[in-house]
Amino acid sequence: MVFAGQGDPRRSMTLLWRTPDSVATARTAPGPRPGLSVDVILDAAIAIADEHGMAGLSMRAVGERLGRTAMALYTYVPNKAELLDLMYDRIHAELATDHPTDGGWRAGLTAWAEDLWGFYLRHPWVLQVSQARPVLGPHEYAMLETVAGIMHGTGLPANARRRIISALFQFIRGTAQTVAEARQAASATGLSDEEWWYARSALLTEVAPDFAERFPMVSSMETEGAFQLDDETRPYLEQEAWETFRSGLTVLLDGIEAARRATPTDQR
Amino acid sequence: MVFAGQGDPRRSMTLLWRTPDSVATARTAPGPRPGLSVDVILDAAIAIADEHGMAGLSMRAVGERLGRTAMALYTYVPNKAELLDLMYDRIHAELATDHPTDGGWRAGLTAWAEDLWGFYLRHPWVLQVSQARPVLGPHEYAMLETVAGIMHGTGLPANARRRIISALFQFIRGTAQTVAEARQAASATGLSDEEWWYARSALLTEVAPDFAERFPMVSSMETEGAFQLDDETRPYLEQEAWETFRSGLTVLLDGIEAARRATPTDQR
DNA sequence: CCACGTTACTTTACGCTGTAAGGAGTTGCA
DNA sequence: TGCAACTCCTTACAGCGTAAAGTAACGTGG
Repeated sequence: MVFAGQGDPRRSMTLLWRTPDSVATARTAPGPRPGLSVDVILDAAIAIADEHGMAGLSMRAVGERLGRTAMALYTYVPNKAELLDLMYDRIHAELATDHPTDGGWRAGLTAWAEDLWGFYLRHPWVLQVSQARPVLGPHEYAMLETVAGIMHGTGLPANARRRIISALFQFIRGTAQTVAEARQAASATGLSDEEWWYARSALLTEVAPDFAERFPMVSSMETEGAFQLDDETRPYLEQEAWETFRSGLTVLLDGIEAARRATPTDQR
Repeated sequence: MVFAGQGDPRRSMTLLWRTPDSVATARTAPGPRPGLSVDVILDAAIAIADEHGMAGLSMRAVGERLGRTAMALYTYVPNKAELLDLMYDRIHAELATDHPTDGGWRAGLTAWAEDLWGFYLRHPWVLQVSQARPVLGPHEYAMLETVAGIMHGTGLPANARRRIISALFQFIRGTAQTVAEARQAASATGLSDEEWWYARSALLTEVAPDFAERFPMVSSMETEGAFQLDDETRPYLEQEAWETFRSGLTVLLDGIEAARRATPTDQR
């Protein structure tokens, strides 16, 4: 887990909210012309993170991709934590901000959640940026604006809306993270979920022959077919997480419905 | 995020499921008497992780706490990933396994969720162990057994129970992680949530004076008091996450209730 | 009783990380 | 034409997990 907001607050906020104008202003300063720019560095860093994950993102790697040394980056970006903040906010520009509202809040939230889920799976490194001390960049706020707009349609009071938005986030991030880690584990170990599980479960019966008696509820779930998945062609954990996402979302939406019913209309 | 299940599967499963007997057997092997044991190493490692977090947990640190070098540990534990697996399972022994069932599934799930929430806050490093490729140790299964038993009382079909259990996990882990990270950020930066937010929001209005027009929904939530918390004596993010936990849990439980109503009684 | 094989533990070493410090070379302006 | 400002480089440091090799302690077979 990586931290945010370590550097000079003013500098980092200026970088986050900078407009293209402030970049394009003709330079009259002395010294050699800058060969790089914050944007170029961000593109390179994001490309590396997408390809090799957070673990592959090092200052040396970013520099190398741009034909520079690691230290050259420090002219443009105060440090790695700041670079991550900027990457984090910029990548959120990818999210849709115009979910159709005519289908009602339920359809809106579903579309938003699915968009976010896909986004996290395309850029799993985003899940590793800490949520404490949020980045507070324009694109992160744009995403919050989107979901706040949809939630407005529920008619729930403002603080209930805030809490539900947070709960949705936590849930979506968690399930997406499981998929991301499963993929990473598969490619890192060279073992698919199935191969891994096959080897482990064989060892489990060997090392805990009394499993069924020790854990009757878990065993009964197993015999009742709780671990048989709808789509056997997809990697096990991935499919499991997807089903968790789908039905967990349904459960949450049903819960919101219940909260709406419990709220007097004049408060909505 | 740290990975699990890298080493020799047989050795790691044997270590996980080992019984006190197999440890206490009198040794007749040649060579110097072992000065350490897996259990002693686990105690030391867990103590370090509790005190200094995952970042403070290094093989050198564990060795030093036991008056040895880092390399001495490798006689007992194959590598750091395995050590983490063992720590992960052992710490789960702390969780209660006997939640009262007479209050019904709703009371049972609430008690279980609160227990788990407190557990994660006492041992936040647990949240950094990847959920892909689970550890499959006895205490992790004991926890699963507990919640599976409570969920059994809902009468929902087995695969719905599995999915809901997963969803609960993701949600609880996510909210707990936010609190853990907020605490870590506060102690790492020396800035409380409030100080941090005060400085940032001042900069935000400075750098984005048109905030209210650009993000009307977010702003309206703000003016409606969505960010005013119930308990102002606790650190802001911590309190916010706690409220998210409480009301998110309620929403989820209401959603389970709805799923129960939607399931024909003969399928329950 | 003593050498031998096994075991516990240490020392050294390697490649990796972020970034501080200092230096070289390029540029615009007084 | 110098000078200050600026970009970028080299070098260096402490810390990480762990491979490899060496040392010392120990139980046992000859």
